[in-house]
Amino acid sequence: MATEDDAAAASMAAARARAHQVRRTAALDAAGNLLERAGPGALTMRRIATELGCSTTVLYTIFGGKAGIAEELWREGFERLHRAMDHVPAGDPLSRLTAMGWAYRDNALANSAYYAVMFQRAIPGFTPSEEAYAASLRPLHALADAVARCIDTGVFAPADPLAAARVLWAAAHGAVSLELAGFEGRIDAEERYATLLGATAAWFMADQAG
Amino acid sequence: MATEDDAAAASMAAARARAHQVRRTAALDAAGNLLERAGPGALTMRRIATELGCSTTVLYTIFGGKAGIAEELWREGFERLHRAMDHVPAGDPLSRLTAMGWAYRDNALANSAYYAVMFQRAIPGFTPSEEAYAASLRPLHALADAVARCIDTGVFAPADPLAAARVLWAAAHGAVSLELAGFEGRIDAEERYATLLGATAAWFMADQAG
DNA sequence: ACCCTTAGGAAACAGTGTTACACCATGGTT
DNA sequence: AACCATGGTGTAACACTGTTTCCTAAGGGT
Repeated sequence: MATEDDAAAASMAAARARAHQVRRTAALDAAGNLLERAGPGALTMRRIATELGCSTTVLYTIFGGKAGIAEELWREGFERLHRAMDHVPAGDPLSRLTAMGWAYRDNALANSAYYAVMFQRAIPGFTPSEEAYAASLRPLHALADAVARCIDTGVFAPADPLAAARVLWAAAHGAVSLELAGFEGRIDAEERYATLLGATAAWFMADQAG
Repeated sequence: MATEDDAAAASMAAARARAHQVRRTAALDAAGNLLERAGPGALTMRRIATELGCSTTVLYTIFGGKAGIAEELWREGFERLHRAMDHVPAGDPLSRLTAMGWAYRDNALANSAYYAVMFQRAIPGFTPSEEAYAASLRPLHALADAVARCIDTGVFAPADPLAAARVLWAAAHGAVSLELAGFEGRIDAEERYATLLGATAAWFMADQAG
């Protein structure tokens, strides 16, 4: 009955893995809620464990340590960003691109705690792994696709879409970052953002000298 | 002999204040060196005290706490940035402006630990005071002056120099911030920075549509 | 000579991430 | 059915962190 045994063992392992996954997502949920509610500074192993109703040991068996949780939150942050930018409705390429720019800002303001984890190293001991880094580039590639469409339709001059997307990303990130950091109040933040979006887009336009 | 007493007391107080200032700058020096050498994470009250050769109590009497030290390092960081941008030699307004842009990046890369304190909230409990915030805007105003000269000479179209400077700042900060964060390696960082500088400058040019 | 203010060091307190150890409750084995 | 083995879990400790308290020593003022 080796096959039956194997099957039983497999289903056991599967059930165990499923349970593990359930606990993992529950823990991640608690951590995410805590992050959003109380900020990165309050993201403590003991507090997460308390919210989860168990001891910190569980967190260590699941995530290995705080860095593991941080990495998962980092991924979640970039996933939210990706979703926000990906859900921008299609339309003419240029307005879609600028809409993605605004989606970037909206997402950053709506998930500022996540944004701090992603770009401000808000969790002290943590630096993302290579794999997490690679996953974090998905929003960039979505942006690059939008840029490519602008180039294909002749709105933008021929160029490397990825390089152009990186420039746009840097501009958006700079404006959002300063806005979140509280530099100069936030009164003209929208106008500043619009200017920056317009300036960088104009640079790649086909009818410009650049 | 009231006058003599007063004089003596005054000189005493002055000597004491001078000594206090000496200790203060020495402590700040130690903190700054530690920050540059070992990064913001290693900036510990006990370590600063050890390097200074005294107990942590001294740091508390001088700075009130770690936030006081952080604020002083923040000021120092912005002062270095201001000096770097102010030392750009005069020339035709536009090349001076772009030179200031490059000075911004050079300073950020040369003082990355300070940059982290200034813009990445690398010291957990610290948020700058209103006064420190105001002082941090000096580099921005230097940039605004350079922009104003571009407008006066007709290189740039008429606009609010401060608003334009804020846009340029956001662009520069965004590129530098992503570069320091290690996103995508640093191979094309210079080219990206040049593009961003050119794009934002072009936007404000007099001969453009913007 | 006495006092008194003040500066500074040692140690304790509350908090952090992390780990070692004992426990128990499963499942598989004899 | 009794036994063992293995894995997950909680408690408590360790090494840190920033901060505060207390005590001591030293020095000018009366």
